[in-house]
Amino acid sequence: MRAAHDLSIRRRETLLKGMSAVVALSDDEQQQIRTAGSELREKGSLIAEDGEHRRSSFLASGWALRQEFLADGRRQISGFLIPGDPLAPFSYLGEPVSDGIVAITPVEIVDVTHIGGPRSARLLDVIERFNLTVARDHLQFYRNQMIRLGCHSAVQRMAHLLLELHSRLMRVGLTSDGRYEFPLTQEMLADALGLSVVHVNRVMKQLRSAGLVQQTGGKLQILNRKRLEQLSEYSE
Amino acid sequence: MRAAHDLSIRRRETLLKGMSAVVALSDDEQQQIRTAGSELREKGSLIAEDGEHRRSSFLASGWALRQEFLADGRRQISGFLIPGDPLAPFSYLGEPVSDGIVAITPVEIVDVTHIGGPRSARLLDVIERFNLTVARDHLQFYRNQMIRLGCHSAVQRMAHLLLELHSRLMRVGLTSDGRYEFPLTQEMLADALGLSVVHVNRVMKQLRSAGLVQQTGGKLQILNRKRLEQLSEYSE
DNA sequence: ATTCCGCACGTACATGTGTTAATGGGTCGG
DNA sequence: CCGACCCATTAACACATGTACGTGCGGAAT
Repeated sequence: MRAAHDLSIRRRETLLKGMSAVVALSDDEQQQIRTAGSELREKGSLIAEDGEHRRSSFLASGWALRQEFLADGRRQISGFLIPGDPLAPFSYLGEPVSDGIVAITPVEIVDVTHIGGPRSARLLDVIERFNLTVARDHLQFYRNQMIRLGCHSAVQRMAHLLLELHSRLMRVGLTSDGRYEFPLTQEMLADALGLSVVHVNRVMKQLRSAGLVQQTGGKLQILNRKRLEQLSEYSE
Repeated sequence: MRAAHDLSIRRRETLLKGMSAVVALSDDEQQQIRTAGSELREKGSLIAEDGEHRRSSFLASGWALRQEFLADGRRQISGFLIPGDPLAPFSYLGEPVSDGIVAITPVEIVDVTHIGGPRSARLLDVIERFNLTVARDHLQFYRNQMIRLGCHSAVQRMAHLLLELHSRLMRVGLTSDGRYEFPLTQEMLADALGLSVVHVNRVMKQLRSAGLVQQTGGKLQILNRKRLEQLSEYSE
């Protein structure tokens, strides 16, 4: 019990860290987010459906993905969600959740609309500002993704994605020395990068045997960031 | 002289049609847009640079494209602008023009900030609402584009793009019976769809000889919309 | 007219990536 | 301890697409 509670606290701190990196939060507001209601969902569950309005829901822990299915059964993964990410960054635009969001790992979702108290309005305003900034990042991501899919080779796409995940995770303090939790299967990578599973495997093997990355025990480590960046023409 | 003036009037009507399809405009506001200052730029000129703020500039006539260059000289065209489109749809987001915008044909740019008069504020508000809606469309476009690039074959991508251009042009009254002005070179198509020029040529040939489209005198005509839609899994 | 140049169009060949199928290593529940 | 399942891995083959050329048409400049 006690251990579980500690864990929940720590997750909340990750979320706070993610938000603080973008907007200034008063002690008051931080406290409100710490005590906001949350929801645990197991790996594989559908967190939000296409069209749902979740303007103040955030991923506090775990990973998720955004996916869309085509008529022939293929899917495009349009992005991955990591702790600190809002479920619907474009909400202020009147845009609901755009694609289905699915938990990759067990996740904790914090929904700030459950907050009561006098200062809610102002907090919601801060959240709106946070979403706005994240939305801008997302636009950037979309463009990156278009360039990845349009101009890059398989190796470049993979390298680019691995680097991008690293910087995003670093911002919320979930990396240590180029190393981070990596719950993505090769099938997910394939659907995100527009490749076949087999080819993802080839590419990862290539990156590993070139000494650029290492994968052990559900973690991924970037061994040679410079060469990875050159390879992928990564810019940020 | 007289002919040139008439032409300019007609262009303005196209812009108005595009905006009216999205937000309601009072007679007053329409008149203001009719009399707003404009700027003519020749084919090939750089209209706006990455980072510029053009929150109230619109394309009144002609086509343009958004492009981004990679280190190795390749470029990704992230979208095409047609009459009625704002240069910076994400401006209310604080986001400037995201990539370089280049004129494909001679273009006329209307900038509504040049408007004087008492009702400017309200008009700018309407414009903001217009941009917001267009931004939502753009998000949709980005997702479409990601799916195109990630999951679709060359033929599908091409079919999808041709159909999308048709519906957008139809909304501003620039089509007649499946036929529309088509100023894109195969090189532009290639850079937009992530293909090589040669392959674009192959694909267009394929579409033509299958009797799906026809290309004559700078115009493109969709001959068999149904089969094109099936082919591309077009949905909208 | 002549030259030039952009662009559509074609051919031959190379290769990246997809497809299919089979194998083996983990982990979980019985 | 066993089987069931998910996932990574590999091999063999097919094919879509890229690369490197070249041709020819048509418009614009001179």
